Amino acid sequence: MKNTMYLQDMSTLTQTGRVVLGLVALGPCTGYDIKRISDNSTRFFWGASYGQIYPELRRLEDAGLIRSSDEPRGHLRRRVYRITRKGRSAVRDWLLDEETAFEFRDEGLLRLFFRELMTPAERLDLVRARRAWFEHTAAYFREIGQELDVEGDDVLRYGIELMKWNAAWFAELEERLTGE
Amino acid sequence: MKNTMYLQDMSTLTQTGRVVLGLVALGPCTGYDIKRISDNSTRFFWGASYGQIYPELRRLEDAGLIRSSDEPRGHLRRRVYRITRKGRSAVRDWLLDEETAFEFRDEGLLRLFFRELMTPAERLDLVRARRAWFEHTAAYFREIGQELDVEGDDVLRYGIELMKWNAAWFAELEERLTGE
DNA sequence: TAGGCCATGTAAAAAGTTACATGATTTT
DNA sequence: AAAATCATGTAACTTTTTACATGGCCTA
Repeated sequence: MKNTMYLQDMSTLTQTGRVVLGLVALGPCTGYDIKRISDNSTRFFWGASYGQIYPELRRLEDAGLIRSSDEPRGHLRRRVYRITRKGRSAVRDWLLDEETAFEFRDEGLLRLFFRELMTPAERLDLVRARRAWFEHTAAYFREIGQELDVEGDDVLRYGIELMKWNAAWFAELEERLTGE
Repeated sequence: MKNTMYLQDMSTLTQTGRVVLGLVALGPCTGYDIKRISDNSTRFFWGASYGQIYPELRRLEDAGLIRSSDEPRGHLRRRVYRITRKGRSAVRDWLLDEETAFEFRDEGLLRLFFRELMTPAERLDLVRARRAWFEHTAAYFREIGQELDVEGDDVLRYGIELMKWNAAWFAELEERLTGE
């Protein structure tokens, strides 16, 4: 009863459906490609696992948003997906939609919220650890950019700068904690 | 077979378990209190719904980390939870743990990632909309701080400043897009 | 010939949301 | 008297992860 909803309203994409359809819209690809590409790009703000990707590809094909063809490499079976006209229209509908999900979960921040359960020394350790982690992650993102040769990319730049901002914020908190 | 793991290893808390146990550690409270408190504090970086809270409270009590007592108000049944010695120790183990989850999902960023599927004008609209949203959210967080009278709180300040940083980042991108 | 990557998929579990049912108390 | 809030809970569902099974291709 609920399962048919997806087919009835083609423009309603699930969250995973958006990433998958978007990636197929960027160019023909296999389920494996989607995993690989998302793992070193959208993963940081929108991940996808095999358990979602393959079933989602079938759903999108059933809904007529993508089309698949068998394109084996030797005896290695391989199913390449391409976006359809309907699919392209659905991606655009989504891209121009107003509603925008934003959620984040930061266990470090949660720990900071519970800071009264820690001693001042422990609190300082936490703040230092978070700072170090954000610095490390900023460096890691920079490396990814160099490896993939997408250093000028706005989205990657966002990631790097966000990590740097966080590192600076925790550095400032560290100073306030040690200064008092 | 897997269900007993929770009981065997008491220091292993689920993600929801951490929020719930932490909130009980801050002071005795009911399931309803936990929902209310988390809804206007941790919600932004770690939410919890009734469907998680009540079962989690039972699990935590079974594991001996919290203890409950019936404290009705008139004829309104009411179950107040308090942290135990074991629970306090488990919270501290978690607070001092190295591993820290950090994940965020930003659909606006995902759309930006797929920017080549949009026209320049649409791209600009997206960037402007994101900027406005972050500005709006920063203002909303400030209001919360005023209402709850926790304006100096580091965690809230983090939220406000993060939203402001995002607004500024998108404002800068907007300038680059209009300038070229 | 071993290890790593390409490739497809599923089963089971875990995590989380939504919507409802129920009823008391407090505030307007 | 109505509306809001306090309070507990569950059932059904959706979403997501994890772990596994299977097997071909490529290269050192």
